[in-house]
Amino acid sequence: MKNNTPQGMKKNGLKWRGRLWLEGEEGTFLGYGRVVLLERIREHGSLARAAHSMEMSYKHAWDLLASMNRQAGCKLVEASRGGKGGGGARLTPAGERAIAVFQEYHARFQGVLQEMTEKLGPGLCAMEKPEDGQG
Amino acid sequence: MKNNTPQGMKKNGLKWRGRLWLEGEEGTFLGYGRVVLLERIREHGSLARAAHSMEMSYKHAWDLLASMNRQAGCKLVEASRGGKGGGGARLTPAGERAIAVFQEYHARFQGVLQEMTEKLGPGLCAMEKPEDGQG
DNA sequence: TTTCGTTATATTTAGAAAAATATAACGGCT
DNA sequence: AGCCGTTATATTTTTCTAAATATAACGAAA
Repeated sequence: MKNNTPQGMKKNGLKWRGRLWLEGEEGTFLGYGRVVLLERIREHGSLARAAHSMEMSYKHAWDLLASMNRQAGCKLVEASRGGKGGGGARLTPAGERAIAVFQEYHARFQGVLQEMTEKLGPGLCAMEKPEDGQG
Repeated sequence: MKNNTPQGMKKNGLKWRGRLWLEGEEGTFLGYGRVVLLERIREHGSLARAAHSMEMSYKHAWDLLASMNRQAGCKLVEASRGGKGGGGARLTPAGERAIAVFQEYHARFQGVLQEMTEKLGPGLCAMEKPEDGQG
């Protein structure tokens, strides 16, 4: 009859969740989805294939990438067109660092959420209406 | 020539931001906007006036409130219709607790984001291209 | 019984966001 | 020169979400 919680979810079924992003001049600079996109570019060597692999339209992916490159001050991805295979895209060292930095902070962030959930008290409805019988 | 940051914003113009919510059975249970809605209900004593005060449609406010009441397992707000003044809405003790709990965790959450921003290293573009002069 | 401002709910409209589509440019190959 | 798959960009279409609108129910009080 311990009172500690198994993992990540209180018995009342409530759980702290959150989203994390790195904010730049024009709003979001790095968020979870953008970092996944960078990873897929590294994996596939092509923006088109990266976008397709995560069921994202090429345009959306391109827009995200342009936003990242603008705000980073340097290119996170270098793209080339034409030539053998039609072209491609690959991460720069800055792009690799972007992934690493985000993942590091994201992990810490998730840890905090986990701790917060473990500290969550009993439901809000507890000790409601002591029923002292006035009427 | 110190290297610490003034407050909340690195010299590179980047800043960690995030959102926090308490997740229940049907998705979001308590988030920032929902808690503001609860506060406005406490302030105005009416769901209609609370919604109007934050430029939210009555329907949206009512939907949010219904979602909260369902997931809490008990009512966070008690509403009455008809009668003097047409009716009204007021927080239950559980509703008061909901506000307090969220604000407590939200404050801690913001603190973590602040710390994370202060720990943010230099921009991703640093030490790029040592320029060893090949051409 | 009518009035009043509210809660409660459904339906319609509008706007924004996402997706789909189209087209041009690129450059090593064949 | 023409082919190819890609990047780059604009335009159109669709979809989803939020807002606006409409209407019924409520119940104390006039």
